[in-house]
Amino acid sequence: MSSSVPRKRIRKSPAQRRAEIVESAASVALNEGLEGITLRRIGEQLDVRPGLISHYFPAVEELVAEAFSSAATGELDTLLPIAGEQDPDSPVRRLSRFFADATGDSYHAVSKLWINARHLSRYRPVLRERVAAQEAAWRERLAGLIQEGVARGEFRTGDPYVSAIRIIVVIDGLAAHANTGNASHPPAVSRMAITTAETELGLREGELDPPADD
Amino acid sequence: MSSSVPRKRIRKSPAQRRAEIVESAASVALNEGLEGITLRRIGEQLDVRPGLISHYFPAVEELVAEAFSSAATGELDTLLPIAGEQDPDSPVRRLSRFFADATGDSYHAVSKLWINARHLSRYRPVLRERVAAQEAAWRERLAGLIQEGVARGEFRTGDPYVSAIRIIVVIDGLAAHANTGNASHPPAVSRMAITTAETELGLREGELDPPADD
DNA sequence: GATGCTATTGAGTGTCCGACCAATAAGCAA
DNA sequence: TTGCTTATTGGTCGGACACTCAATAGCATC
Repeated sequence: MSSSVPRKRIRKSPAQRRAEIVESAASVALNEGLEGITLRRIGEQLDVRPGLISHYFPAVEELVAEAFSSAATGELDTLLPIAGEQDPDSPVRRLSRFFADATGDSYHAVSKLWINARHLSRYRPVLRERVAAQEAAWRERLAGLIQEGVARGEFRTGDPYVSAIRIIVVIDGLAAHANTGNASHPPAVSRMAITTAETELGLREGELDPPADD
Repeated sequence: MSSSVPRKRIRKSPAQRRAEIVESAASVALNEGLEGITLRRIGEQLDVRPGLISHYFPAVEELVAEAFSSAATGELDTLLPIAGEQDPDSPVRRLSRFFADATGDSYHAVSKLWINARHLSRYRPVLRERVAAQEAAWRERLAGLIQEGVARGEFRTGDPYVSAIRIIVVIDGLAAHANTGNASHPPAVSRMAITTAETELGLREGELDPPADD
């Protein structure tokens, strides 16, 4: 007779509840994978009945897509923030910071998420569109940074857009092993993204390396 | 009362039946994805009860791993066959053929399979090991080809192994979009694998392009 | 303090999955 | 032909899943 008492209900505004649900789903997506997003799982995490999740997302696929978008957008804004008007950092510095962050631990989770989403896209059209949109967003953001660098005379490239895609291809290729893990590539390989960027943008070797603290 | 008649049983040798099962699973993996490998699905395809699949593979995960290995090995032997003693083709030609084939349609299915397997590896240790083994096999095979090319004076590279990995990284990066599909990259991007190989191996530009039939 | 809207619950439906196991029959060997 | 080994069946079990919907109860408004 433990819990024959009816649960206490907490009633929230649709907007707030919906945001909660997406946030919860995004965290599950990052930590356990997109297929971990189930009505039960999210309901449990928010201490709410599964039916409520269905109420906000009549089809789970929508929630999955939304969760991915949320997580991916968050990471993009962290790694490649839009340059503020008074952003003191030069494109070179921002790009260098990007590569430094892109080896961190939270980035590893995001790599897994991308692999996850790209695979699941095979069966889920709604997710597929969101993935395509995110890919475009990353390309645009990086291309924009490159363009700015070109304008300031820091970078030299024939086509900023092509350079952006080339760099992203290498990043994706390196990230492919995020789940198999044992990679431990030689530096000549793990530095490949930076090397590609330096070559692509006409920079000196090592110019994009993280600042050594000596 | 359609099928109250007991099924006719066809009794095969364990080795033969097992091979059948793996082959069937590999085909399902290529066409529908690794999660399409279920006891019921394979049983149906072989016109056999699901329990029989369980008999040969007490844990489905083993079958999934085996199916992936089988499909991946098959593709590797097709794309990068081991050089026969009297194989007339030079390393340059074999590599060129590889890149030509690696844009075909069946290759697309294999790309999807790799994405599939790399993601599923996240949850399935047995599969993860097989994926790692296959990755190693591809690296070795390509490195071997490069080494032979170096020995014959066709290629120039500091480290054949590193060159092999670098090329594979680009291939993986390009293949990442196999499911999102809409890619339609500019040639400067879609040719990136070939360009990388040419740069990496000290070849002239275009030397690895497929022979034009003019 | 009463009323009404609606966010939330509870309970149920149907599907698909892997795993398990005793009973059965195919086909080889004697 | 008879027997025996064992490949194969048929049925069952428990669990997880998405989705549906009438009933319920927060809570803002009056």
